[in-house]
Amino acid sequence: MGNYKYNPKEIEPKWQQCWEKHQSFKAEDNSLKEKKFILVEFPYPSGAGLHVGHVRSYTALDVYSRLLRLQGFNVLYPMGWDAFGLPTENYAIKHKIKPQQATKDNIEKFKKQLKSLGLSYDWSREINTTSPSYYKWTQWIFLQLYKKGLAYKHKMPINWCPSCKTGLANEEVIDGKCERCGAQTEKKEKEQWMLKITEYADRLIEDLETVDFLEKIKMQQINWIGRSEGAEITFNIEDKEVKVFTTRPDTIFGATYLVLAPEHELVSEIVSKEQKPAVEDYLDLARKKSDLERTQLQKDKTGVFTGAYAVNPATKEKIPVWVADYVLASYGFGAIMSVPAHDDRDFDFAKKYNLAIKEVVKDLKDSQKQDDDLDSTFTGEGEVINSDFLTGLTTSQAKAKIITWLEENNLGKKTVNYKLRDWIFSRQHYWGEPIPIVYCKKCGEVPVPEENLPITLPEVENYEPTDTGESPLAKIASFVNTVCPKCQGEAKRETDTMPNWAGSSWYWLRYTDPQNDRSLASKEKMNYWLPVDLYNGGMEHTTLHLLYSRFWNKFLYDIGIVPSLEPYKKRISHGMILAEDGRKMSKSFGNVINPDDMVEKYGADSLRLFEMFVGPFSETIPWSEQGLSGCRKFLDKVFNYFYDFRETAFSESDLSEELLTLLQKTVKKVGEDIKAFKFNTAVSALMILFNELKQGDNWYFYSLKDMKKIAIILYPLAPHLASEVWSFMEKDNKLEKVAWPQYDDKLIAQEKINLIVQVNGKLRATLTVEGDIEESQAKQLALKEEAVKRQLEGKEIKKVIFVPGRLINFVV
RNA sequence: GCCGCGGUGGCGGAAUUGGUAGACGCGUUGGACUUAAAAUCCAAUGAUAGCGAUAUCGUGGGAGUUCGAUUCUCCCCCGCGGCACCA
Repeated sequence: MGNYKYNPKEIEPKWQQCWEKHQSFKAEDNSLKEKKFILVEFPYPSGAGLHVGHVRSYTALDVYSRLLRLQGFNVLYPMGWDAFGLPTENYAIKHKIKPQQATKDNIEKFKKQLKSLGLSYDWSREINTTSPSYYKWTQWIFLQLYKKGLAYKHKMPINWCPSCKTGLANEEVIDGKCERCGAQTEKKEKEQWMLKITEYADRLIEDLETVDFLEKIKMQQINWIGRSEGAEITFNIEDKEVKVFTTRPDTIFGATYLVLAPEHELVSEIVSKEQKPAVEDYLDLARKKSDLERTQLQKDKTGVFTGAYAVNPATKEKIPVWVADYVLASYGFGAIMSVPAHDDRDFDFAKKYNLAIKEVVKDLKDSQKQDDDLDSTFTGEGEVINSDFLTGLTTSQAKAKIITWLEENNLGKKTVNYKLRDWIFSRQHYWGEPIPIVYCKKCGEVPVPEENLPITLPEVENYEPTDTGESPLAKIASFVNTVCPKCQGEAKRETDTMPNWAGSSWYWLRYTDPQNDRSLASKEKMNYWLPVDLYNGGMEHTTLHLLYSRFWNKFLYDIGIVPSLEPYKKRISHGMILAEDGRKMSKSFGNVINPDDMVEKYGADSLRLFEMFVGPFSETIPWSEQGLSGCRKFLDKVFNYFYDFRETAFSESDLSEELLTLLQKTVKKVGEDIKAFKFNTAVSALMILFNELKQGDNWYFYSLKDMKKIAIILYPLAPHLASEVWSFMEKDNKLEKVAWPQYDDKLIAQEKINLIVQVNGKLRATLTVEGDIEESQAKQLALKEEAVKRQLEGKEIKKVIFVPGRLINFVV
């Protein structure tokens, strides 16, 4: 033992080449086997190379895929590159090379790293979002969206990142900061391409019921879409109408004033002469505030009276109209009816500016509360009071009745609002898919005919982003100037490009048929492979890529391209790997672990095994090099075991029943745990097996048939080592083609058990007995135990609880 | 503030139709081998008391249900993630 026979540097490349040569992991398009499409989010090939976090999720799905193949499934486990985007563009600018070249170099590096880990991808299906043969279809999908009116151009204030020099989608702004670089975003008025994701808002919520996603993923998406049911109500201000949205139309009798957002178009029209200077000052101030300032100062609400009055359609009373920036222009109608008695924000505002507060809902649970107690709000459901024909109803009854009343009197209607905004789809950068639209002086906006796709990115020297918000493509005359597809006259191309999320919004489809040049993928192949059976990716993509791609899939389903309503059947998420110091791995902390170094030092199988063993797959976990070294020690032991077995010429030794049963249990557990993504306990089951097989410096060996079983159950986790030791025992069949072993349930059931003996629920002894022992017999044996006798001395047994196969408990 | 998840040794974690808490790994301590070290192997390792058998305590805190609670119920504390002036 301990002679360093295990040399991963030698055996790992050997088996990797063998797999590549035999195309061992090629997924069959026409197979009688049941298919499984296993997908992990494809990486952005950055200059930094692979992260140990990539290794974690890729290995987990690799382990899973390898198990499924041995269990007789036709598995598609593909890999590709999501390569458009800013980091590459910035890197290329800095190093004065073309993004095309940088991407090629980075992909090469990533691919080499992935191969060194022995991941069982079907490399024949590799895709790259920046290759024209791929983005041709990204552009094609855009044209289909355009045809259906789901892609439209719109001028509006958008989030602008001054550091990245581009507009951003709402999903890309976190706490007022750019998701990528952390810079404070600004508002910029720009004409933008938009995708109507809001059209799919309801279906994106409802169809979550049909898929198996982690609950927190569903909750986050539902939250983000933010559906609320309520009513729109029209208020009259003199001869003008203003619409408000409310989720509490039942409180309309308590609406004591209206508030318009500073951007509301009616503000300038209704403002009175006296109030005009004050209102204008306020609008100026609001304009200067960033979104962040507006939301961070939420405790201190500000506003100003317009001098105008509206009529509450329910009470017919005149109520003042205010302007305040706690009302957002972008939600609902940018105007609200304010019910200070039953809304915290309205309450704060009314208190500050001494506005009327009128209670219209009684809290049935709190009878103590006086009707005239106006120190706090009640925002729950209760009984309606002070509300004419609504009085006495419950909140939900009142909602229904007032909506009917509003509709009958043409004052409003039931309606639904969403927090979700349409997807801002234009970016002012070079390294993205050109948007296939041209502008003709005569014909206006004209989509590029499908047969002219792809519109390829021109390869140029200078592609730096501008500060003006104009795309760098605008400076490239050969690209911009074109002819109108309709009238053949002079025309200019759209120069904005698509966001980096475009290519990933349909990429899984392409894996089913990656070389197709007539359609994004053939019907037949999509019908066979889709939907994706298992999809793993990061939680950070829940309201970005995951939502966008569900939207595109639904659209493609609607126009008859893809066969399934949802793209992914099941979605799981891996936890992050932190540095050993418990902080995030980052260059600035100098605590980044490079997987290449770990493969070099410990071998790929050790790294794989460790990342599976380190903790539950979905949990955040700190790195531990000592833990990795422990896994290497385990594999040394495993290798030596099989090596010694070979040396001893397949001798058989006497094996106890326990060891025979243990093997059965281990086969069962490893298979079940991998299927349940409990990789850590699968590894520990293997460790337990080997601990038991060892007696000092000697080993217990199983029969050749059982030894092979051990190699097979090691294979998903440590495929190189398993293949090597398999070759000691079997020359004809390849390990990656054998069947996963059956286990013997009967043997497991026959096993002797430890029967627990308790007195008053406290453990006093354990008995090793047959699993099917009877109560009377167990009682007899238990009462012979010294410790039990001592506890029972001088006491009366009141009750005996016997749980077959588990315990016997004496109550005294 | 709202929603979701979690809190178990020195550390990562195991165990929940309620039934041996701490599997497995790391670390630590002692021992074997060695001139020595590394590696390897053996043993111990939740806390307290005891030479020991053993006893008591112990899964964030408090209460409850139960013969028996890490697991179920109620209240509270802490941590993480998401949303957040969305009417």
